[in-house]
Amino acid sequence: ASGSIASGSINGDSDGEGGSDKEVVRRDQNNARERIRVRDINQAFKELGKMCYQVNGKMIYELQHSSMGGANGGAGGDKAQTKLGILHQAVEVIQKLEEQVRQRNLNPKSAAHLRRTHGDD
Amino acid sequence: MAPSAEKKARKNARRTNRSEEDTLVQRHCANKRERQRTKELNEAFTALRRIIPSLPSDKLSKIHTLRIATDYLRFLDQVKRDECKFPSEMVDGGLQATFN
DNA sequence: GAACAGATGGT
DNA sequence: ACCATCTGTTC
Repeated sequence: ASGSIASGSINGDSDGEGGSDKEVVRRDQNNARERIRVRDINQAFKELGKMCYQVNGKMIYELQHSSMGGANGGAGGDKAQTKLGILHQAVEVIQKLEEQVRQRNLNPKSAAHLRRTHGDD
Repeated sequence: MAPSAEKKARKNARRTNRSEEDTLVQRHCANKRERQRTKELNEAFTALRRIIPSLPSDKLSKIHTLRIATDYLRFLDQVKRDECKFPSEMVDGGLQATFN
């Protein structure tokens, strides 16, 4: 007992346009997916930007001067981060952190906060 | 002779054409810029892909690149913190290896 | 103009 | 599923 309900005009394209319902539905689905995909990417950007900001702040605190490397030279570094900016910042911060860590385990007994007072180099 | 009528007609026609073609040029121009912008963004993505740990065979998508970069950043931050606590020798030559 | 998001077509 | 492009919107 399952006859298709009176579908006189909802299935066949009554419109003379190029949008024959099925295609419209498919496009809507595609658009929905794309929006979700973009949302995920934006979320990932937001997280990465947060981390960069965090780590970058620590590095400044440890270095005792707010020169900011070269990314941005503003003490009040509160700007909405652009996607491009986040990517550049990420590269910069990761490279700096790697270098820091390497030099720390390279020396047998190096403290984190020892500046070069005496010259053994 | 009354050239004013002819001139007006031509002017109007050209002005209309201008406006139409002008906005067209503006769009082409805007598209070109957007395209350039996208290119720069992709270059930045490529730069990030190069420094994050992954097998060269893997062609990371944008979203993967972002997630992995974030995780790797967390990892490095954690390692730094741990090392501060243990002045002992943690001979980790392979940073990225440990992350994987 | 730069940064962004939506729609859309292309692998 | 991922991406590039065109386009209008916002700042």
